[in-house]
Amino acid sequence: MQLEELRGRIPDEFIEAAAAQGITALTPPQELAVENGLLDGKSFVVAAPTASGKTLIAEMAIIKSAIERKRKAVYVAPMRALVSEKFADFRRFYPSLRIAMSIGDLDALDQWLTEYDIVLASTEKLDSLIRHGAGWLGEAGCLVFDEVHMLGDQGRGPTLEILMTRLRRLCKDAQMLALSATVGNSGELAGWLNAELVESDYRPVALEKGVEFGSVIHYGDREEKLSGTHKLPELRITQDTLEKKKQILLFYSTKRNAESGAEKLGEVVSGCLSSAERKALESLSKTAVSALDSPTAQCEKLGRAIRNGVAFHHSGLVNEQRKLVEDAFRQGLLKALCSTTTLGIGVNLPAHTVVVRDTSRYSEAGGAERIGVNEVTQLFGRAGRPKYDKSGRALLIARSGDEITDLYDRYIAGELEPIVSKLGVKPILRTHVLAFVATRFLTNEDSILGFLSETLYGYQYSSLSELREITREVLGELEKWGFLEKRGSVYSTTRLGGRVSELYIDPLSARWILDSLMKERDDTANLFMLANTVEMRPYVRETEDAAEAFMHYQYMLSGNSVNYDSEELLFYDPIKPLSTALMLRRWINETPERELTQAYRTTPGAIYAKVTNADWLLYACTELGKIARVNTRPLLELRIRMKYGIKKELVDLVRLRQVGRARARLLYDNGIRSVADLRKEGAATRAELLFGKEISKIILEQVKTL
DNA sequence: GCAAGAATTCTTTAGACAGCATGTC
DNA sequence: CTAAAGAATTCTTGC
Repeated sequence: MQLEELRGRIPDEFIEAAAAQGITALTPPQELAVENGLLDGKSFVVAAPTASGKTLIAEMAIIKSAIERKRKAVYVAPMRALVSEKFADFRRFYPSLRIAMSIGDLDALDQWLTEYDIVLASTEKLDSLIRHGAGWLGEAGCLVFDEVHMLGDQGRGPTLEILMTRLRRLCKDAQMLALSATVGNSGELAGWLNAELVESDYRPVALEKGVEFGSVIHYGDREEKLSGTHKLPELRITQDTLEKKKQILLFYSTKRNAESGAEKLGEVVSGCLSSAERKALESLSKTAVSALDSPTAQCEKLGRAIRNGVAFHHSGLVNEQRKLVEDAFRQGLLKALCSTTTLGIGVNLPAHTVVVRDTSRYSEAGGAERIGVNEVTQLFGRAGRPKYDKSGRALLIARSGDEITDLYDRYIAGELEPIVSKLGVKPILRTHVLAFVATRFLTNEDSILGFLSETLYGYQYSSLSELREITREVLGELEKWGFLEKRGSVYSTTRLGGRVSELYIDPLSARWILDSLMKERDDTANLFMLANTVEMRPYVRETEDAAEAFMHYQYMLSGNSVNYDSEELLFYDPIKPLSTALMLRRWINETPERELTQAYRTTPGAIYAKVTNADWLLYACTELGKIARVNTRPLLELRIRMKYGIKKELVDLVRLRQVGRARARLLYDNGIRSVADLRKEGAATRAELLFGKEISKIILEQVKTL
């Protein structure tokens, strides 16, 4: 179907925007959706590969709703990066529409979201908006849920499931689109949502899937001999790909493997670089290394790899490095990229050849586990760059002759797994049950169960008796903890319970924090209070000093409402969160990242993630502290120190704009120890010596008003 | 006596969402 | 409280 054929059935703005993106015709799944009533407001489950044009299906529905029916459209995705990407696209192609993005740290618009035509949000943020009573949601005429195969995710699936179920109730006549990767039971998902199903394997670039063994790729119907002769299979495949003048993306099961892979690949790749590329990579390498004030071993490793035209990509990189690597790969400057699953989810970064090198991964529950067919299929989907490649190549590596057919049968010829609801987990229900009551959406056991029966869980499991059991337990627990009150059979939240729900923290964490606030606390105890929450998991590696420090801080664990010996916390080991607390303590004492990564055998990315989480939790602590009427001043100060990574003595100076960790330290060490000191005679000239004229001006101007 | 390679033991294990009020070097 | 695989260390072999 040609794009022009849609004219008259959809606002012209869409046709023009699509044309501007170079689209002239619809892809098969798009056509299927249109033929089955997408433009008539029907709901859909679209199960198709990443690059099949799912987004455009959503775009049609969103634009139709926002422009033609003048009803708000909402787009929800599980990754912030995905939401930002869509936000930028919509902004660019529909300048006349009022478009808002609402995700965790980048948003100032909550109260005015009602004014917008299109709202893009992350799953948790939209859930949080509901908890804050976002009335505008009821007006939505179109709801899009991207990447709904997340429903099967142990950790974050249930939140999506509850959000979808709740919005279905709230927006009864809204059109609903659920976009998913190809999965084993898309029909069942459609059944649950009472939606039409569009299922397709369509890809704009053909994909060849095979298994490599001994320099031969087995494609099922044919074989390909690799010219590369290197001992390691991934190096042979890389050589072969480079000879074709193409890029390669390799997926590893661990960060360490990805890093050492990048190191090994460097030997092969560096020989194929032009001198211009070498030069560009050299400067990129420098930027990557200097992302932190004190380059860590990891930073240097990344720098070495980049110089060779290779990089690794995982959660241990800081954002700046991640973006740098992604951009350089997209530009074609980096020839090979060794990644963990970071690149498998979220942002699409395709390459001609994709290798899933490891097919097993450690799981806490039972040692090594084989990774799922769905996951491998999704990683495979990254093969083939539209516009650059005629076809893509996706490979597994066999370690023995027997493994060839084993891998082929399982991952290439085998069936995809079904998405199964993971809602029946107590901690998940605890937060959501509290939210139900807090928003007065559901206030008794029966109505809660009625709601739960409408979830995917209810659709997939015939009996709700297990959920009933858990719900009862959870209600009792929340009441015991002082978050809920019961009158007859009707529950209501206490002031505390309401705030906990809004703060979006786990009630278990909230209870622990409240208990801790009642105790005598020094800085370390405060940090332990933060670190000993589910939100701070996974904890950093335990250290010896933590075992020692535990003697002083174990009092924090005693006499609490939460029993830390209970079965739910079976493998609970307080030394781990205490180690995390000690790491944070060193952070707020200006310990350089390099030292922290060594001492805790962790990564810069992980440190920043912990610091950001701690900052967020500190806010929650101060809010809970206000209600519990404890002195929150030490917490407020701690928050400033956490945010900047500074000692107490610099707290006054960072009040100034343009003054952070480094400049505050510079001022302090040069005798300017407070904002007051800046007012003194001669301070201006001294500041100018430390910084440039411009910065000094900005800083000194503030001194008058502070 | 020494180095290359084999065998054995030791070590470690993916990712990323949430509040709130404005601006790091 | 599991298992796989890389890294580190020790042992064996061959000259």
